[in-house]
Amino acid sequence: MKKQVSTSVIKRLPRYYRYLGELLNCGVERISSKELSEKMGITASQIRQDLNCFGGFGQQGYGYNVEYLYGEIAGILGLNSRYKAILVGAGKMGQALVQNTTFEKRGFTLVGIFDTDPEKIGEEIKGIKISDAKNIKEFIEKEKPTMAVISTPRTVVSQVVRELTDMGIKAFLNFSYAEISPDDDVVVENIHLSDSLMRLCYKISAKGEKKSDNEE
Amino acid sequence: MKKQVSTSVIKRLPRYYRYLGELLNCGVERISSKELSEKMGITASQIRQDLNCFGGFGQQGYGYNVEYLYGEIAGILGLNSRYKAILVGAGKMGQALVQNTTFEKRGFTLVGIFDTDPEKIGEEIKGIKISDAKNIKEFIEKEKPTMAVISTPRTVVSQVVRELTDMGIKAFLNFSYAEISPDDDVVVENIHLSDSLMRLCYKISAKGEKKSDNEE
DNA sequence: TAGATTGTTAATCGATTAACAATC
DNA sequence: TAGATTGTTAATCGATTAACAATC
Repeated sequence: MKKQVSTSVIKRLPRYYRYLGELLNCGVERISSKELSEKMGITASQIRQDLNCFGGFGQQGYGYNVEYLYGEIAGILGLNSRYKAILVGAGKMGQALVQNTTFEKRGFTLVGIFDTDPEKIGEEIKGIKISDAKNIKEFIEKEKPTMAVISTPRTVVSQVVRELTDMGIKAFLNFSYAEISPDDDVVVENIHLSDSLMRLCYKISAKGEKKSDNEE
Repeated sequence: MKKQVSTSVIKRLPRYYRYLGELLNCGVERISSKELSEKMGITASQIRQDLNCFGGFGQQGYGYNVEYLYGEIAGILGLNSRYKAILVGAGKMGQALVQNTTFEKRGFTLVGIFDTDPEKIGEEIKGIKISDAKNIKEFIEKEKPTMAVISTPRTVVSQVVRELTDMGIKAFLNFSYAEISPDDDVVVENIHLSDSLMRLCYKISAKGEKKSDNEE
């Protein structure tokens, strides 16, 4: 069994993927870890270490073939998968998310949207009708989606997640303010908009302080 | 001058803030680092170390007063500030963002929204009219906003950021797929939805592999 | 006072960086 | 072949955890 890849490495993978996609778009054929490191603002050592967690994709004296490496990283990330996903909570945020994000390019297919609001039920988003949340169990049993995007009010998040876990959902993209405490065999990615705003606020405030420190 | 607080610590601050807010809501008056660590799934040591970057907020034998600590962290994060913010790019995502996120609670006030689409200009979001992006310079000179939420198509991001930086914007919340390479005195927080989806995809895929490894 | 729990120093662990032999 | 650059091992750095004296 391969040794576990650290989360630090995994966090960087999508970034590599984005940079390589950009290079590919620009028609760049090959790139050395040194060149890429300068573009990305990290060390060449780190790039080589990171990639070598998954295999040797480069060639001594040449560097890395951009198209090949791009494809390999897509494979590592599993982007060629078609994991079925549902959206739970069709508020403005949830709707915008499924409309804007290219689920298909990131390994997922949106197969269902659920809400409890009678006003919303029946509306169509991206060619998918918003269904009554009452029917979610039946739907999951039939379609067997892997992932659920959680975009409900925070007060119901923990209950919703518990129920969906019981119904067999294995992965959550958490868009709510609330924290998810997942079961052991369930994976979670959090997008806490509030946290990002707070961190940005901190950075601005801290910068201001530093400035006045210097002035003294 | 205080020593620089590490980014690892800063990343955790909003999470502490959320947990303390929750405790406050539940009427909990005091909490020890041990109790909190069990709730959050981290070590008590880490909590004490983190907090002591900013000062001693606890009391031996007692623990931490929830309300007091909550307030102190708000202060550290700068959440009582009223940094002026503008939204650049009023697509579905941008609109949802400013509608759902409580800017006010996170240290910001939304003062302007800009887009280039004539269809959108004049529409009102959260009581703020969408303005023509042509007028953005004039607006910034007058209102002097600190932060800009970037929610434009990725192709124009780098140019938009460069221009806004020249006009005096000091902080960016980047909601686009593109990477921002900020000037030295500019701060950035990225929310890359695609990256989150890719990481989730990786986690699902990797979990599957591990399972089959075990079965062999 | 005795018990509890902090603040803080020291020890450990893991991640990043540097160095270099292997090799294209 | 000579030059370039990888893959990989070793050294460094920083972050996390453990331990404990201080003290409420």
